[in-house]
Amino acid sequence: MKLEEQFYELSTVEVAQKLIGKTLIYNNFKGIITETEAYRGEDDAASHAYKGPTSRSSIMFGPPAHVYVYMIYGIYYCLNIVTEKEGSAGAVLVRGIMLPDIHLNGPGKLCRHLNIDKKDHGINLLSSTNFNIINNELELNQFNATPRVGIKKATDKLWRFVMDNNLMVNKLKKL
DNA sequence: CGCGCGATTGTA
DNA sequence: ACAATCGCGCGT
Repeated sequence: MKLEEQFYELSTVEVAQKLIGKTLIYNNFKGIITETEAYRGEDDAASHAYKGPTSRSSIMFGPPAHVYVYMIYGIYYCLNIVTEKEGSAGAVLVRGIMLPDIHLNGPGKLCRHLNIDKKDHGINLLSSTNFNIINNELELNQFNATPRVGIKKATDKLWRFVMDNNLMVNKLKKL
């Protein structure tokens, strides 16, 4: 069943951890989230929200369960899910999902393959019919925590979460 | 209003 | 190691 608002209201790090193993549905695509990163607010130097709300980051201060899509390096899009209650900044970067036929590792590749771009920015997962995240019956929250990728600040934080390799194999069999 | 750079990726 | 490529954010 679809994840509810209370799930996305949790702390950003907790949401990032708990999204591992959840099922993401986007139009005709259905895959299991295998990798995420947590980005917080003014206390997280690596976050877009670090310097407060701007035209780009204001959505991170808005209500949870909304889609935040931004362009990176002029070429790729990255998919994020806004977390925490309105006024408290946070978002989870979805870095990897496993589809029945391919494992997409990397936020740019993921968006390119699913055709996620600016048109999806601002979508509310709670009310959308073609963009959802749901609990599956294979619930297994096991992951490794590592530093976040591609950042130069706050590299001490272990806020990247990757599904355990063995679990990936098992889930792939059941897809 | 101009300019430097980035939560990336594929190629050399 | 580096190019591709553009919108954002900050300084002027």
